[in-house]
Amino acid sequence: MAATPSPFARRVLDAVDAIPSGHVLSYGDVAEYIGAGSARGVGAVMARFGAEVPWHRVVMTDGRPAPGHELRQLALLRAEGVPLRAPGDRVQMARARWDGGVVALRSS
DNA sequence: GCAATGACTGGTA
DNA sequence: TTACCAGCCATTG
Repeated sequence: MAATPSPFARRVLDAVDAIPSGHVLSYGDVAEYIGAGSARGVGAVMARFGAEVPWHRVVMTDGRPAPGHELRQLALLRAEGVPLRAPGDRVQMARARWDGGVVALRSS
């Protein structure tokens, strides 16, 4: 079993686990969703305890997957039905971004 | 308790 | 579009 995640880590894991299939969230959005820490902090937690949650639903603010897991993450996102851009190296944040915590501005 | 590391972000070239 | 730099934060040794 993995080491006991800190209160902050637990919060991050809970937020990532709350992301519905077919949607993604950026590291900075997760930090904002939990109202604590920052993208760096979320990334640090994901790197240690990300295996306990659907980490593949967390991408860069640019819609780019995490370094070292690009293929793995893209494959999982594609399987979830996430709108991808190009043959499959980037995610359409404008369409895949989850609006469950941050009421994004729906320009429509 | 301090220093180093890293799955981050925004700005500039 | 890609590449590089400085700032920010949590975890580990």
